[in-house]
Amino acid sequence: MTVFLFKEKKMAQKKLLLIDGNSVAFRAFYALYRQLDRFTSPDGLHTNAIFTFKNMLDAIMKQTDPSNVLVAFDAGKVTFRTKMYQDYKGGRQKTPSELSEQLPVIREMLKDLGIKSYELKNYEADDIIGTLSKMGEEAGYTVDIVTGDRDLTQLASDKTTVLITKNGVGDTEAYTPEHMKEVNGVTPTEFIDMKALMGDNSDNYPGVTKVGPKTASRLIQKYGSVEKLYEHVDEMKKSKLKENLINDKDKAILAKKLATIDRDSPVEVTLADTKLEEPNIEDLRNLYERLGFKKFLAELGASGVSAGKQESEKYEYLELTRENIADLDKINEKEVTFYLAMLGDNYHLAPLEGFSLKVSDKIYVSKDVVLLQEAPLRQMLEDKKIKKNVFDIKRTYVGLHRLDIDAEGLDYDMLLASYLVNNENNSNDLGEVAHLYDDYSVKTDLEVYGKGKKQAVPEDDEFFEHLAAKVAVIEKLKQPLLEKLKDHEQDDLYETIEIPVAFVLAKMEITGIKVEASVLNQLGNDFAVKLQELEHKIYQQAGEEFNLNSPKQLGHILFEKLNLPPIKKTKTGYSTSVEVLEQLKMKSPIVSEILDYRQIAKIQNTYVKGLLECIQPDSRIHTRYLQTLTATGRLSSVDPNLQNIPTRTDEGKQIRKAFVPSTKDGYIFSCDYSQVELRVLAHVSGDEHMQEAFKSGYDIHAHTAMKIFHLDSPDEVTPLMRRHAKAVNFGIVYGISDYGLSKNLGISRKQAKTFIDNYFEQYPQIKDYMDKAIKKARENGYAETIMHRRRYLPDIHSKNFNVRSFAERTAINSPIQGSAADIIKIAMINMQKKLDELHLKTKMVLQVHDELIFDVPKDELDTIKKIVPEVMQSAVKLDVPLIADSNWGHNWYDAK
DNA sequence: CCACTCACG
DNA sequence: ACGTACGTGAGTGGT
Repeated sequence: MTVFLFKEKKMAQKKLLLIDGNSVAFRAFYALYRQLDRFTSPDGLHTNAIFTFKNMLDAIMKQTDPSNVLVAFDAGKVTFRTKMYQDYKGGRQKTPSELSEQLPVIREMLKDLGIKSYELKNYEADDIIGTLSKMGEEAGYTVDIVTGDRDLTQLASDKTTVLITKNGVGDTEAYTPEHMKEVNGVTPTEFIDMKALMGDNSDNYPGVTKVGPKTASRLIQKYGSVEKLYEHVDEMKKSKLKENLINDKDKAILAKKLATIDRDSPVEVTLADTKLEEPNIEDLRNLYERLGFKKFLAELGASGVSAGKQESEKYEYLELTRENIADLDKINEKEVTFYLAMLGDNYHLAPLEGFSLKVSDKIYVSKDVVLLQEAPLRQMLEDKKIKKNVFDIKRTYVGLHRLDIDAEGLDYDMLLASYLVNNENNSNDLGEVAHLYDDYSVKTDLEVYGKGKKQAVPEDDEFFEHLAAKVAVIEKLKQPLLEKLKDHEQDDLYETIEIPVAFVLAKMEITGIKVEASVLNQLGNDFAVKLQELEHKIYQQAGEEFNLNSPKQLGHILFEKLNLPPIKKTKTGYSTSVEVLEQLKMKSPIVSEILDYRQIAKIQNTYVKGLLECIQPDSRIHTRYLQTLTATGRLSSVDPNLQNIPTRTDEGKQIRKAFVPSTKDGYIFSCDYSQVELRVLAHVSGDEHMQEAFKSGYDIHAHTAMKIFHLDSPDEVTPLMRRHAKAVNFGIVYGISDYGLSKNLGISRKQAKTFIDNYFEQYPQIKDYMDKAIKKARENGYAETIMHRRRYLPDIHSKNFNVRSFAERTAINSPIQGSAADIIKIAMINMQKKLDELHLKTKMVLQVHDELIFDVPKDELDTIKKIVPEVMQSAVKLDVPLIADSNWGHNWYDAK
């Protein structure tokens, strides 16, 4: 669909987009390398690169909105560079045939899309791009270049931006001359000289021995160019570097030639040739059909531009109204599919707009949700013997509850199933989820309802079609999804954890937690006074008034007006984060006051004001737990987020005083797991030392301190040692690095490294676990929790060190964080069951990752004190004990 | 709509 | 040499 936006939009004046076709195709190929076998056309052609190329192209076109486009390709192996240096790009692996077979098809697709592609004998794509960008600049175009190859950044100028592709399909890093300076310390043209000194491993030509980016950048910054450097090389004082520079002069001179992009290559293309043309819809349709690209075919159909018919599947339906509802017979089927439509994400408040129902092969739709309360429908919804397939059990349950319907037999949840099968895409939209499984017969809500202010229910026909498609697709994809769950050994996770927990969460959300507005208002008044005082003092010291909430303006005051040293920079300017301000505290009293202001302003805006707006007429706040969002299996909480209520500072903690029990003299009771993640680690790693520590009930951080500092008795552990050991333990869970640890503790990297080395020496099986976790993720393509929750990690194969390292740390962390999430979910299910069994009035009201919070009537406190820790501790059986600590009080603040 | 900052586990 | 801790949501300013 994006493709057609080009012509609908008024075209930008004179914007030239140049794409390095081989480079982008290469990235596209490897982005879906894992899916190579899944992406084949009916006639056996691999299509992963073509498919991703189109997606990347759409993203780039949307981002750059060009009037002219050219995609440049390499013409072959022999170029003027190989004549100059025969090993140029030597030793490179041959392009895999699975990719090369796709290149002609990409060019065919470009042609059909109305985009010019071009190659030139003896020249590389780089040179075509260099030449065209020069032509473009001279003709007054702004130029965007897209490539994965950093060589091209030498073309950046005030008119040309070089976009380097990153991991995500549409993600790029924009190289302007300024950005170039930040990254390499040199200008784009100087970058050629830098490369002359460094050489290029991937293109297989050497530079000067022992000179890498750091040295090269320093030298070029000092001398300006290779030539100037050699003019002054004799003046350098004696060093190995000087020797190398002199010895390798020839190499440097040659490397400069190889690195320089030819901006005057004999291209036969004119700028007029690059003008974006109308796509050829029929050819595109044929191509997509040949390749089996349902997604893009659907876009052609949906665009309305199409002259062809391309019927997307339609589902027949009957409209139910108050007039014909009586004709509906009693529903006796064992299984039906149901969808409740509302306009908006927040199902506690969003207007209910309609529903659809599939009974056997008939689909019913309606805009009149009140009909659900009528006999045959209500009966069906409240009959637990009639199993309902839905998309999002929790939403459906809460929505029906608002209609005073107690839904029973909600049995299959397409959203939950799809989330467990693969949570890489965490969309909560039925249409988007269906598209993941190649079903394009249902649109997304965004397409049908629009977004923002213009969001609305469309005309009846379109709305009903949408509703009908939804139930049809829920049913259609049920078996495939259930089979996938079985294949993944996730049926247990799905049936015994996620489905039951959906109901537990629904009930918690419906209950909500009581919040005293008067407490928040009082706090708000106090904070307002403090803020005003601080504001006044800060303006006085700054000598002017400014917007304290603007990092930009604050940066100007601190680092330009008051000349404090700018410790850290961000993409857009000076960093003014806590980390930076803490270091500046000593230099000027204004800094401490800014920190105080920030802290209080945050509490005031986010918590006092934010929470007040969320209190409903029943004096309660009803958050929503997102059950299908996180990559690890944790919940998240929105509207409002009740999982990040302040606890670390005293001012912040005051907020908790507003969270109160709903009964007179009742209690807020809180019970949290002690060190779950470390206990999970002790369990999955099988490390005897750590297991022993937990079994003996030692203070784990003190124990770690003894180990890493080689102490004999706990008495020798100082508070500082314990603090350090605690940070090491956290670091282990996150997939530690010496840099991260040193930053966290404010110690040297070397010292951090010693801690880590000692740790691994003392807990060898932990080290072993980490290595194995990475290895397993590489082999399987995913990491897994104790309950078989998966997280796919395609980046684990990345050639990019950073990207790969991140995936490796994730492979270590996800099973730990995810297993802890599994455990508390089990505890929640058991807890709700226990509360029901004992007919208690106590309600479970909040979950904060390792903590459960209850609203307890006075006379149930003793029971709760006993059963909650019992249930939590026995949720699963690990090789180490699970411990949960309880606290209670007459508000959340006092439950500490 | 993104970047920054900061609240939580 | 690489440039880093893991997982979230919300308010604000500025384009």
